[in-house]
Parts: sequence; C-alpha cells; structure tokens
Amino acid sequence: MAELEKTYTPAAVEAKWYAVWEKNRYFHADENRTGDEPFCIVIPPPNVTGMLTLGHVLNNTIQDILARKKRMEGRTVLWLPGTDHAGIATQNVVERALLAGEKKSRHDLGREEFLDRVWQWKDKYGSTILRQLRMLGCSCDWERTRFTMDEGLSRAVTEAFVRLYEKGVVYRGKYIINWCPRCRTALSDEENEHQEKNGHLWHIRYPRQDGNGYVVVATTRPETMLGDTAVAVNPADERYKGLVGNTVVLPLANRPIPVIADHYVDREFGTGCVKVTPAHDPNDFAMGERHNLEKLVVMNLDGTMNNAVPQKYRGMDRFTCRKAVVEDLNSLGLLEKIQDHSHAVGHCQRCHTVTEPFLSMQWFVKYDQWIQPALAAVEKRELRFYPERWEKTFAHWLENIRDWCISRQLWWGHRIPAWYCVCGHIVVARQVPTECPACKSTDLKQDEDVLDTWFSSWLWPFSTMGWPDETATLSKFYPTNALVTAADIIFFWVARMVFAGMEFMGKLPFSEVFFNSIVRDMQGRKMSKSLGNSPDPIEVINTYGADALRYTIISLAPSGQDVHFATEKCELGRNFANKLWNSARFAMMNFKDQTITAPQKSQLRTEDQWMISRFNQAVKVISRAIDGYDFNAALAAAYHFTWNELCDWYLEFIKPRMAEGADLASRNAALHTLREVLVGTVKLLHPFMPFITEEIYAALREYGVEGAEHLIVARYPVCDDNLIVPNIEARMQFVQDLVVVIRNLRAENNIPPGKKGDVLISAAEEAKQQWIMDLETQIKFLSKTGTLTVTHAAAKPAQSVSAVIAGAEVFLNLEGLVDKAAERAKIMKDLERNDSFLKSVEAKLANEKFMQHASPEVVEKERVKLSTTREKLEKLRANLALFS
RNA sequence: GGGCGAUUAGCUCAGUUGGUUUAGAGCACCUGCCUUACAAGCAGGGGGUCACAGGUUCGACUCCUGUAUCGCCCA
Repeated sequence: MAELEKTYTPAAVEAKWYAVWEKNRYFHADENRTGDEPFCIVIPPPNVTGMLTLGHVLNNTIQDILARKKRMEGRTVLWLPGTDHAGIATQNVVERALLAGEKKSRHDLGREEFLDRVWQWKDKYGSTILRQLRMLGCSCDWERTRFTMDEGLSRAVTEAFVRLYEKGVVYRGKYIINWCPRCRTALSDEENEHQEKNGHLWHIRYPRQDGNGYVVVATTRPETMLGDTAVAVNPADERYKGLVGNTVVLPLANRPIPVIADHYVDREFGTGCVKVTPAHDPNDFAMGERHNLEKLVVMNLDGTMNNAVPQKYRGMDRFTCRKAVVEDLNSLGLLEKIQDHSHAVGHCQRCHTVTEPFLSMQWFVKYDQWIQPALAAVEKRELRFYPERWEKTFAHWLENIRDWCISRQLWWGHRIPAWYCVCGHIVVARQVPTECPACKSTDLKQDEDVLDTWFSSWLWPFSTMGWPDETATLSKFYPTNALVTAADIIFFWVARMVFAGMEFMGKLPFSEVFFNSIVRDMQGRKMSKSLGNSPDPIEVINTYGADALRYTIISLAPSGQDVHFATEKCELGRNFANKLWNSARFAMMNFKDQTITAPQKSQLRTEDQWMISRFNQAVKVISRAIDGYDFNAALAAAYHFTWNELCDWYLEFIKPRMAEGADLASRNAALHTLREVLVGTVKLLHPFMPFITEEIYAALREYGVEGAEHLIVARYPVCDDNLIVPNIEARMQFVQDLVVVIRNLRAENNIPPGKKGDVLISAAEEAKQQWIMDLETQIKFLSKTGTLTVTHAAAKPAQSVSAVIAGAEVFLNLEGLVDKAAERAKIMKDLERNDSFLKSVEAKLANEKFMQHASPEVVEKERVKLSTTREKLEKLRANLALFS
C-alpha cells in the first residue's frame, strides 16, 4: 500500500508522470473519433531560437489548464504545438554567432551557405523551448508539432500568396515604408515602434527666388530637407495668401522648389509652412501624389546620404548629416530658431534602431475587404475577447490601418513566389515557372526577398492542420475554440489570423481570445535580459517544481492586470503543494487500517454532509471560473476549499472518529467521505497542478478509488446541486463560530495550551442545543474543552469569561483567574461595536425611504441583523453588570 | 494630442448587476504552540477615513463628473 513521504519532492514525480502520459498517448487527439465535441487550441508558436520565459510559462499554463479540463470532460482535445521561424530575430541570432565565431558576415557566406547554417542552428536549438514546455507539464499533441518553415506550411504560404495575388489583394508597389537601416529591410507599421523622444524643431529660412525675403519652415528632421521638392501651406491660411505658386530656393542644395497649397498642412504646427519630402515621409508622399511632385530619395539603404545630395554630405550617416546641415544653415544665417520638441520616433522592433520612412518598391496586402467583416464579427459576439476591453482596441486598430507591407529584405524566410522576366512581366506561381507566359523567355529571376514571418503565422490555425488540403484534422478541429495569447500581438497576429480565417476558410479561426497578463518583476519592470531581472523558469522548476511554478504564476496573475513575479513567490505554490500532499498522507495513514465501503446515507454525520456540500459548491465555482477564463479566481477558490475547508476543518473534525476504539461504521463513513472528496479535489486541481495530483491519485487508487487508471483522463467532477445543503452549512457555521469563540477566550485569557477548559453554553433555541450536542466530541476536541454543558438559559457563573455569538452565549470557567478590568474592557469594546452597528441598522429600518425603495429581501436581512444584534447587546450588558 | 487601464492593510492583490461587508485573503509583523498529516505547519492578534474633490441615491469601495499620480496602446 502506498505510503507518502513527509514532504513532497517534485523532481522524480514530474519526470515519471510525463513519461507515462506520453507513452499512453493521452495528449494525442484522434481526428477520426466521432460522436464527441472536440476542443482545440493552437499554441502561439514561440520563436524557434527562443528559450522559455515566464511569459511563456503563464501563457502555456493557461492553455494547459483549458486543455486538461476539457480532456477530463471527455472531449477530444487538440492542443497543437509548434514553433515560428521568426525571420529577423533568427537571422540576427545566427549572424551574430557567425560574426563572433568566424568573423564572417552572411554576405561572406552567400545566401545558400548562410541558409544552411540557419537550418543547422534550428536543428540544434530549435527544440529547446518545446522540451522546456514538456518540463512545465504541457499536454500538447507533440505528434503534430509544426514549424512555420515546414514543407507543408511553406506550401500554405505560397498558396495564400498566389490566391491573394490573383484576387488583387496582394500587390507590388512603390510606397513609403518603414526602413531599418541596421537590419536593412522594410518593416510593417506594427514592427515600427514609436517612442516618445525629446528632440528639436528647427525653423529654417527658405529664401524666395524673387529675392523678396524668405519663408520659414519647421522640421524635426533637417537632413531630409535635401530631398525637399516643395514647400506647402494650408490654402486657407491668410498669412501665406500671396505665396502659393511662387518658388523658393532650397538652401544647401540650391534647387528651386514650388510653394504649393494643400489642406493637409496644419496651420498650428510650427510656422504653418512645411517642407515637403515625398520620398521620406508618408504624408509628404501623399501630398506629392496630389501635386505630382518629384520623389527624391536622398539616402542609401544603410542610412547614409546618397549621391542625390550635394557632394559634401554624400556618404554621411543621417545623424551626422543632420548636425552638418544645421551648422551650415546656421552659418548661412538661415536658421531662424531651435525649439525643444517632443515627438514620437519610429524604432525597429528587433534592433531598436531609429527607422527611416523610405520610398521603396515592396509587396503589400490590401486590408480593406476584411475590415468590415472583422468588425461585424466582434459586434455580433461571434468573436469575443477576454478581458472585453480589448475589443475596443481591436476595433480602433481596424479602423485606422494601412496596407500591410509583407516583403522583407532578408534571407531567412519564405521566398516570395514571384519571378521577373526580362520582358518586364511578373509571374506569381505555385511552382517554379519554366517560361514567361508573356514572351516565352526562360530568363526568369525569382524575387530576392522573403515574406514577413507573420505572413506564415496568420495561417497557423489551419496551415498546421494540413491546409490547403482538405484533411480530417481540419474538418474535426477547425475552427479552433480558444486562443490564449499576449495582448502585444493583437495586431501582429490575432487580427491577421481573423482575416486569414475568413479569407481562406470562410470561418473565424476561433471564437474566444483570452489575453494573458504581462509578467513583470516586483518593481513592475518588464522582464528583460539586459536588466537581469528575468528568472530562468527551468531553474525555478528545479527549485520549486513545475506545479508550484504553475500554481504561483496563476495565483499571482489577476485577469486583465500585469503579474508581479519574483522567484521566492513560488513558496506559495510549494507550500500549497505540500499541504495537499500531507492531507493525502493523513488520509492514507488512516485508510490502511480499514477497508472502506460505501456507507448508508444515514451513517453520514453532519461534518461529512457538510464536506460534501462544500465540495459540490467548490466544483460549481471552480468549473465556472475556468470556463469564464477567470483562472485566478478558480485557483483561489480551489485553495480556499482545500486548505481552509478540507484541511482546517474537515480533517480536524474527523480526527476523533479516527481514534482507536472509535465506532467503525462512523469511521468508515468519514474515511469514505474523505477519500471521495480527496479524489474530487485532485481532479479539480489537476489542470492547475498536473503532476502532484496524478501522483496522489495513483496512491489513492490503491484504496479502492474507481475510475480511469490515470487522473489526466479521469472524469472532471460535476456539481450535484442536491448535495448542497444550506441547513447543514448553517449548522456547521454555528459550530465553527462556537469553536472559534472558545479558542478566542482561551487565547485572550492566556490559558496554557495543555490545559483543558470547562465551558458552559447557553442557547435559547432547542435546535441549536441539539446542533451542539450532535457535535459535542468534535467541539471539545477542537476547542480543548474538558466538560461542555449546554443549557436553555444560564446565568453567567462567577469566575468565568464570556462571549456572545448569534444564537448562543459561551462561558469559559477561569477558576478565579478572571482579570476583571480586562474582561470589562473587552465587553465594553464588544458592546460599542455592536451598539454602533445596531444604530446603523435601526436608522435604516426607521428610514421611510429605505423601506420604500429597498427590496423585501434586503429589508428582511436588516430585520434579522436587528434582532441578533439586540440579543447580543442584551447579553453583553448583563455580563458587564457582573463586573461592575 | 486621442484612447484604455490602475490607485483598497507595510507588500501583492480579491471585492461580478449599489444593500449577506462594521471592507477580505496571502505574504510580512506580533503572541503562544514540535497538539502522532503538514514548523513548507497549527491557534490567536495588530494593521486600512477603499488616491483626492464633488455629484446621483434612502444607502457608494461599487454608479457619474472632475483632479492627481503611475502604466499601456495608438498618432
């Protein structure tokens, strides 16, 4: 028979059970199973180069909680795992390693050789994070692990691209994009992160060509003036009425440029007169289109100035050039003033270099056709977000997006399936074309660029299931049920998956999206490598156990708020695991002495019925909370049930029935109740703490527990409302109050722990007297009482202290040790408290408006308060009299 | 500049349609306990004018308006 160690040690237990689960293929979702309701989640694929972070721990623990609960409810659960090739990030990592190791750049190796190296890297480190997820206990269907650059998923990417190109949704064009001069690639608007920077606003004089003075323009980026092709004012601006149509001479470059009028110009900004640089600013680009301005690119791809600028500035870095331009303008007397100015500057999400708006030929995805359907889906509640407020953010973004720039000047990624013919024709095709359909030439060159990583991720919910083929997996599991992710990728990923799902599958990819918290340190700072405030989850698991980490991070994560995490906090989880462990240990120490049989209902004592009632209540609360994505509340309820109700009260209550010589039928009833509730408890806790619960379940099975061999596939408890008995709960509550009040009296009067007390209880109601007698032994045991006397209406014995609860008065005999002054002070305090409470209740009931407006239930509650408080006060006054 | 969130005990947070609350929990703190499940524990205790100012209401931590501080998102 199983015997448990005194403290729970996670390491061996965790490895053992994970192996058992995998061996039994419990994680595997059978796409051919019929007659059940499937449940599916796709993992937000971590970067293939990544290591597990606490953010992953939280995100995946939540997914595992859902997966395990639904699995225990008998559904076929598919939690589909995999990794993302993370174009820029991965390429950067390998490039850095290459530079550090062999002092070579990717260009030294060449495209093919470099890609070989990336694949080698992926093969070597790519499964690290998936292995780490196993250590966390994640019940993913590993047999279906996918990678965004797999053959199948690559085929899906090509298919999506070609279809959208054929519909005109994917197009190629020359527009302003965000350019990272360090990564030397275009970025999407989402990858361009705005940061508030303290900069300057330079006011520059542009002399009029007619020699009639000058106009003053204000700019935050003076170096771009070298690419100006106009100056613009608002047509309604009286100050510049006569200026429009004139020509000014662009300083330094000495080029004549026109003054134009455009409604876009903000009269309030700077001087109300702006420089126009169509090749280096999105708004100026639009103006350039409207006015047919030349679009003059003045920079190279690395952020240095190109040959379109005067000799002096060529080859200068853009920021060096900014200084030079300002100095030169100043020495020419053309710098009117410099103002401090704070503004948002775009930075590369990956390397944090300041990005440059840049005119460039790129591939784009048109968003228009999906915006209204996506908004409608949210509107109609077909797509729900938790917490709900993200729906607003989502809608706001949808209403303000620009087309998606999807081409990247990288090597690592899906190469764009477009070929250019010498004749100028573009072939977009699923297969490598052999000849140009226009001119039959075989001289075709494939586009050098790759696609944005998100162009593969947005297909994830169905590309992982075999799309574009019509597979059994797709038909069973698509659409998925829930998506659990971090809110920082709501635009990158969530929104685009919604688009792709509608476009390619004709159905939303999921109906519910839960956004988990961001994990921060105790000071509220984001976890980061450079701050060194980011604990390694694997070390945490090794120290405290995976269950403890899972427990801790869920209990710390309030829904909708950030988590403040510190490694030591895992003591929470470890302590709870140990508590659970010991409750099982206690149970089994008693199980081994007696064969447990199902008791008659009449053999169940009050505390047994109470425990069953509380358990069913817990089932209801916990199950609902999980289904409502309120994991924090679910776990708090599970904690409270396990620790405070099962351990603190029930286990203590039945101890007298465990003693030698106790009635065996009663003992059996307690053991049976305990066993069933304990099994139920580990079932409730299994989604949160899979390992320890599986271990306890295995041990319990040796004492006659029926059901599945392993907890992971056992049936999740269902609340039986008939077993929730308010009368039993009220009875127990009364007895608990009694025990607490006696303990208080003992503590207040410094009764030594070893000394038993004599207690007299006065209870007017017959029923309450019976409640007490029914549980006399337990009350005595828990309150260290020697003799317990219950009467209808007792006068306070001399040399005793007293306390009043609803429905009873308790006297503890002190054998002449009463400290009269202290006792009086205590009673006075109690009197005052109750008296002020009584007054507030009386005031309410005397208030006509309250009686008019308040519901009958509320009024009744107040009446009950009134009578119980009056009764208490009466007793307290009587007792006080005895001490004066 | 626009939007969203937060502000409750020393710390981290609950408080779900306004009245079961004289505002709760965990940690920390204080007192007493190795009571044969657990000292990673047990029993008891102290500690909060619910950020501030108005308003609605018979009644506000809860609803409304404004202010302050902090954080996030978007431009």
